[in-house]
Amino acid sequence: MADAEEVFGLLSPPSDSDSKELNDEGGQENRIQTSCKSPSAKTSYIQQGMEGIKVHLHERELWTKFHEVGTEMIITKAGRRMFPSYKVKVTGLNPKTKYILLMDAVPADDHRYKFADNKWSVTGKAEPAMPGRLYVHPDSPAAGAHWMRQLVSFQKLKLTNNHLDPFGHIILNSMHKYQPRIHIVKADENNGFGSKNTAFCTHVFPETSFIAVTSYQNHKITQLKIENNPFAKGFRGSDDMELHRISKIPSNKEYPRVPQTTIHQRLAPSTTAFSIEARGPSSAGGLSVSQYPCEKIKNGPPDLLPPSYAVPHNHYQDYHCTRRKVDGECHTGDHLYKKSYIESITSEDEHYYRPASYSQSLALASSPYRAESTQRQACMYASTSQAMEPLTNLEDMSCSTWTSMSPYGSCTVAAVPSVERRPYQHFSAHFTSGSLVPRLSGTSGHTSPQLHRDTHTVYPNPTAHQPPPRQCGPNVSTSSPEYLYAHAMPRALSPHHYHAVPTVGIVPEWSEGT
DNA sequence: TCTGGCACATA
DNA sequence: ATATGTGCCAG
Repeated sequence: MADAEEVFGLLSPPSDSDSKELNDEGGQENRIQTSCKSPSAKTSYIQQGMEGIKVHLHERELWTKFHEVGTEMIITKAGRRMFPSYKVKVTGLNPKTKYILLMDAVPADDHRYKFADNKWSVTGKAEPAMPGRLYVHPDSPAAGAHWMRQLVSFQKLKLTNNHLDPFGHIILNSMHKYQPRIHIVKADENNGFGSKNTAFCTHVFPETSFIAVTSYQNHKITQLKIENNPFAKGFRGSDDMELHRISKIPSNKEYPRVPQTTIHQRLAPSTTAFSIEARGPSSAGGLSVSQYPCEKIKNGPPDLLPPSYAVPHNHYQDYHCTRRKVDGECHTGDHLYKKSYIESITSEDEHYYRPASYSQSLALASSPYRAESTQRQACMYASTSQAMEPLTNLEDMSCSTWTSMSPYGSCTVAAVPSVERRPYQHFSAHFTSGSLVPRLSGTSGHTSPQLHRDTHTVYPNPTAHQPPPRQCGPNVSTSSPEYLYAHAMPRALSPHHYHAVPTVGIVPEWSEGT
């Protein structure tokens, strides 16, 4: 356990000021460096060649337009894509080294929002974070040359509000704010998924933060979506010209759609949606535009991650990458799967979930990244434990292992076997801090002052890292609440078969908390 | 709030 | 042509 601390060099929690530098206490191996790349982004690197990596957000201007109004992303049971699409240009990779690119979305704070009077405001505490999932870019693993050749698009990533989602989509809570992040994990021989020293870096573009909604709240957002998303072209025509036309139209019935958007366009002057009233320093952090929620990071959802997370704050641009050092042994697996979280929710699908055999999980873990063709489509999900700290500590980030990357203490990894190819079939393994991964948990807890919250406190081990599925960190104690469980889903034919269920072990606290 | 079906759009 | 991504709207 200790590792966590050691490992991480945690960064100091971001304060408003931004932390640009985190400290590395961990020192040794991990040092995190942050650099700024794009104006808004932050990146954290670990070492080993990861420091020269730069990531540029594609269509940043468009993201900014949405951000200024307060970006909203629809979440549906079946899964909805994000718009604007998350696409990045990556440079600085070693052309021959293989990397896995992943994305996740961590809670930007631990608040629940409401949209009233044409603006967003905090209305309460966030729901307990669910285990977060990681979306592995389908080309992963691939050589640096491949990733740098063209834009890397995460447009197929989908967001869902179905906590039991069997497709591997990123699960979010409606009316909660999230910060997407991209992680670049070195996947060469020396950094297999299960490796202890996996190097990775995380990049966060504050302008991509958004509030998950079941239906658009701010008409300005609706309008921006319609105006810019080709698939919504059928709803265009809301400009003034259109209004005129419409007004001339005899019966509205025939042209039902025009209305809303049109009408509302001008409503809110809104300041950014995100400029919410910040609440406590710690808590909400400024949502104001200028600052990012980052500050808050502290509380983030438990899950999140790792240190890296800490995102947003103001504008940091870089993140750190860390490498983990896990050492030990891994223990692995357990099959346990539990559904704690899920269970509570519903249990129908229980049958679908089966404990994954350990081996499987491991396999996934390890293999996927290995480049085998088969696993290329692997998707990893990370579940967070719930800690609440959303982005909070960078410190924690220290995850060296890739798992640790996941923000959450626990991670779930799902890989789609190439064979099956079905996009949705995959194996999954989840790690909670407990067993498999040492979670960054440590992260949460100890380090950051802010964290406060409950969540992290819980974890006994602060250590943060988690070993990859296979390895288990010694640190991880099983006892901690955060264990992960691996689940495998049986059902063969249906797409669902393989679901990964994220489970979070931890729930207890939160439950209360929120 | 959230859901499912719709008409329209892209690929 | 099929498959799928969109916002709208009634329920």
